[in-house]
Amino acid sequence: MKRRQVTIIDIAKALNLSKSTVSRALTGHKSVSEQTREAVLEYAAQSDYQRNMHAISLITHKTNTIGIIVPEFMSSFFPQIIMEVQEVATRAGYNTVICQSNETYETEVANTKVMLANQVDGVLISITRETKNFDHLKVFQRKGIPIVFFNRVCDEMNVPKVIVDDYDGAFHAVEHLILRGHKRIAHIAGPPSLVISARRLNGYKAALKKHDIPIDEELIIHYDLNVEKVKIYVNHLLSLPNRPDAIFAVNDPTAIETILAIKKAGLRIPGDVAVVGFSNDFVSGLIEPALTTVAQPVKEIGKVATQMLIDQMKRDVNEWKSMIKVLKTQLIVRSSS
Amino acid sequence: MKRRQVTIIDIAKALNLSKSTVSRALTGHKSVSEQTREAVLEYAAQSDYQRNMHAISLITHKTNTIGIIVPEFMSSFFPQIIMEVQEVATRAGYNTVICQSNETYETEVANTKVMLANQVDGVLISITRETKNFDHLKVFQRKGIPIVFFNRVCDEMNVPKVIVDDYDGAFHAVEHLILRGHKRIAHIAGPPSLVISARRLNGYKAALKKHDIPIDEELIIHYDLNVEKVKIYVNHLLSLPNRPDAIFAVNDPTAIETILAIKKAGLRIPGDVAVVGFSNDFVSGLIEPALTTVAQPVKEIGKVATQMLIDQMKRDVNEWKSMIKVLKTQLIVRSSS
DNA sequence: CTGTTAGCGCCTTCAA
DNA sequence: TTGAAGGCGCTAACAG
Repeated sequence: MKRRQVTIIDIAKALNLSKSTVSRALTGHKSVSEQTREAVLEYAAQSDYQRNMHAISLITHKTNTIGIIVPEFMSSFFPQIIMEVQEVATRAGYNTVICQSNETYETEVANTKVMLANQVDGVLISITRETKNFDHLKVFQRKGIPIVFFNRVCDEMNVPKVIVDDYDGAFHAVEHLILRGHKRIAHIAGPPSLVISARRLNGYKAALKKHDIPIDEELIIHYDLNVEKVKIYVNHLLSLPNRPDAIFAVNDPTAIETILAIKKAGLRIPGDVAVVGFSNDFVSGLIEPALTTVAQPVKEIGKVATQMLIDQMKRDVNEWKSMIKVLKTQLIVRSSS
Repeated sequence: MKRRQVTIIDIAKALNLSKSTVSRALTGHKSVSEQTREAVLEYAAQSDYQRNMHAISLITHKTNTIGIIVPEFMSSFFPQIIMEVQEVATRAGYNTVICQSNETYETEVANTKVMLANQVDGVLISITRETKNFDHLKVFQRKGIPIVFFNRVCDEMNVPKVIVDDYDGAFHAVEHLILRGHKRIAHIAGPPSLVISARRLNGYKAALKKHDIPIDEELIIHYDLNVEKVKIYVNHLLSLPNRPDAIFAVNDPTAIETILAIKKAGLRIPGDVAVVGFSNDFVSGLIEPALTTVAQPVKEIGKVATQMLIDQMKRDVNEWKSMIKVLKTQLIVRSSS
């Protein structure tokens, strides 16, 4: 257990220098002779010396670390964003710490504790579908740690946010179905409390309205995004006396389950029922029929959010901005519609 | 920038106690009066007090944190393992820090630096397909930080490892094809340097041998696991004068690309060519035709690896064990074969 | 260019 | 049961 690490003192002793000189050499200060610097660097390298970030953080009150909290890893959506975040963060000299909340409020709270304990300099978060109380996130603000939301945002907090135009994306998706001749378009929506879900629903309604198609509440189903239940709703929709000829799903996992259920019911896609999703998950292009969906600019989301966070971290607390960046989506038409 | 946090001293002042008493109350020491403890705890809670892990780590030389390094997030394989690791680690009182190496040796090295700088107490890793030099990982051993490999392991390091029986999995997959009547079975393999790839190849060969089917080197293709190239190999195989009637792919992403290429070539699966993959990715059940594949016990892998690491962390350096745990795979027969 | 000094926030002896 | 003092590894003023 006596895991003793090599310290600056060790190097100082070995090279017969003072600790401060060694420290300066290590941190790339100019005021060190070329010779000394090289000696120090070489000794450090060959002795596995590693600066102790804890000691440094203790002094500087900074960790050069960005915390990322996402609800899940299973769809390709968040992983792709994370990769972009890491890309940008690394280039800016920040490390990243990833936590996943598993779509659970409780875990999300625990995640924030980890971030707090690790003293991250900033947080990037997309909340769970359960999160309705935001006290655990407001702590960051109080402590002067900037937080930036992306996709699943918190409306009551006045901080930077990156979202896509869900309304617009849904609108175009549904209009696409209408232009394809579909008249009875159902919508499997997420929980009303989730902002993105509400916005997609509005886009859906707006498209119908624009084309003078009456909104039939019977065709709108809210659910908690637990995909296992999707087949029940689809079967219900298909058994309706006047069954829908198209289904717009709130996201791709839902759309995929929808497709499976329709196929199992022996109906053709898009012949009998067309399907459109939202997000352009990795899987969507692989299933049969390939899913028409609204693509989100994942890279852009990751990049913009990270940049916003970095900007915020550089600012003084009382100069924090709180702008909302809305990115455009893109309809990808494949064979399911 | 004056992000000043609440410290023990603040609490001590507010409650008119000594720092050591507050510290003891916070750490749950017994030698504190019930009254004092409660007062401290309450004040701490309502003042957003958060123990500074950096200060503690500086003293204890421990962080209660497990580092996880995985090559990628895009398939569902590693995310699933990570979720299980977090589950087990959390229950044992450890935090987790996740890094993804992006299948790049360079990034993997950078990741280890992050882990070292954060002084994780232990590391769980699955190496990239590029990693051939292991110096960056041996550092952990030298520093007394236990490391446990899973799936993509390093043969030259004498540490705990969790793998699945790739040989056996491949053997059964190929035998399954043989029993289905296939005679010319091709294998799209990974790089020979990757151990799992080599073992799957051996399993493939063994199955053929057992059933007296000659091994045709022409039907074995090694590649670097960059899936974009798969279609080229598949087209090549299909254009062979005596084309294969089945293809065993080294992993699911490869198998999926294989299916796409075969379908594009206008051939039927499994009628003209059967396909079998390895890993049972989330996508595999959704594509058309659903992929027959060798399932890995993801949860088990995560659980066992984490448990091994925790055991190791509790042991003294000179009592470290180095056993290899081999888990069984399971063939999942679907419609692609 | 180099050395000295004083902490960062906390835990841990030791003494009371 | 409580308090005081020392130090974890490092950086940031100060001095030379």
